[in-house]
Amino acid sequence: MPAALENIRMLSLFDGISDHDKDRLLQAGHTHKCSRGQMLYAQGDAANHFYIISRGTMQLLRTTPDGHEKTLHILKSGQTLGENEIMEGCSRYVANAIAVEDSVLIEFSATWLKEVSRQYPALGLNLLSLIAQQVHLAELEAEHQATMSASQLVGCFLQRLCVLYGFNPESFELPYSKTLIASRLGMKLETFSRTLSKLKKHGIHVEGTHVSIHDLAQLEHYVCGFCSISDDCATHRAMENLE
Amino acid sequence: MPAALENIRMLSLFDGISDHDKDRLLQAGHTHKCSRGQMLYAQGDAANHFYIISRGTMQLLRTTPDGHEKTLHILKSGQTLGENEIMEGCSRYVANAIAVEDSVLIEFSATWLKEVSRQYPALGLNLLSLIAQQVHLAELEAEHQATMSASQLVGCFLQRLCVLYGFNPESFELPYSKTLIASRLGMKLETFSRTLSKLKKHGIHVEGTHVSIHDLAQLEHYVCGFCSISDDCATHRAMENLE
DNA sequence: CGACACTTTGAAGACGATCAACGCCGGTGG
DNA sequence: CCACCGGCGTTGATCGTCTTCAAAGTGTCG
Repeated sequence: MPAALENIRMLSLFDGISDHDKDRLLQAGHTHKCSRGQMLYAQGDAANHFYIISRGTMQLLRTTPDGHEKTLHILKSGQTLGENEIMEGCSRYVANAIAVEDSVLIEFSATWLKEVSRQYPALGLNLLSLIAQQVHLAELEAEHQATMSASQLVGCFLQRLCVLYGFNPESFELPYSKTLIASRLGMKLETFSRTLSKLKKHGIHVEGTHVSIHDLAQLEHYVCGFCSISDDCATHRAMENLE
Repeated sequence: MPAALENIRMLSLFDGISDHDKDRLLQAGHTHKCSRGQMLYAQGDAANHFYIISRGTMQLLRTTPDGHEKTLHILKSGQTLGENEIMEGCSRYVANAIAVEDSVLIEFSATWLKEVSRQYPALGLNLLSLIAQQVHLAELEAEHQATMSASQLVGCFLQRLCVLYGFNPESFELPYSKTLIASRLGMKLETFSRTLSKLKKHGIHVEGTHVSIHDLAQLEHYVCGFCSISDDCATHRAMENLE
């Protein structure tokens, strides 16, 4: 088995599957390299493949008919592409998938995914759980877009970044460009840039790609229900899957 | 079997299940009445039940930590509540469920839902498909909130209403209050009201609860664009003209 | 050094939120 | 029968926020 597959075996998608079965399942996957800027698939293509990111970062970019572009997700290693479209039945990718940096993916056929989720009920339920979490996050996102200010969106984003990548909030580097982040947050680059200036007054300093958040208490102003230290265990689960 | 269950058997959730098995499954359900304004469950409650709406309309209302309220969904008969939370594993409802009008629901236990989706792979996959569609819609919603103007949001909403309820766009009545619609669209009632005035210039007339959409050129796009979950949303195209 | 992508800053304008006042209607109670 | 009230919706004036357009600054890499 390719070394790239090793870390894949850890994914929660495969929880409850024996090592032997995992090996058997993963043999159906082919590694697929995607260099920076390259498009893995395009919005509207038939959704024939399911991908797990082994290394690198992928961007899901949607172009609306009226010319707007919005980055739906920025996915890191261990996250997956295509499962929604495949399971939805309508079978067309809803967004372009583009490599933000040189990346390695494991490619499976759509029929493989459908087959194994039938053959291995545990995997089917894991998939169900994964997708249900995505519903949750997507609804949260819509809520944020509708009710939060740019400052709140940025603060919330930085916080999630720390959780997802295990960064120390007091000092870390942005893992991708400001242009990409602005697109992810659905705001203009100019607005994002100005917002970062405003946040300095609130203990959040960003110089170039370096971020340091000195006053964690301040962050609470920008926190949403799922990011906060709520009683809810969903918090942590959800945060672990944030892009 | 209660008469209320009859129409439930038609749901796509039960596609591929024999009539005999359907009957067996549905016997686990209890009818539950919920009168106008009454809360079925609250945001944060343990997600112990799955509901299918037999008659009436339910509103999913989320309160954000900073005091904003947003209506996530307005659900009609045949639609379901709670499946996401149950399947997500973390098991707390993310929003309040409130009856918009006197409603009848079929209640199942959360464990029932998990059990049957394991026992009946077809049902498990139907559920997966249902939830995957919700991801799509929720992402679309977030995109709309981020990129569309109030006019576009309202136009898009009216289109969907026609598809969902089978209304003739040239003449129909709003099925619920403007206050509720505004909340669903994440805008203030005042903004919604003003937006309706603006739309008159674009062939969309709303007087009281009566709506008539005259612009046939836009109408053609509406019909095909709405019914599908398809990402290539003709809605957007039709709404380009709206500033 | 110069080309180019990325980012910052400024000034003007569009848009939606807020606050406030008013009109409309159905129900209730004197 | 009328007066009052509360829920609902409309309209106006004002304000803050985000976008747009434009220009200039920063960095990297050939």
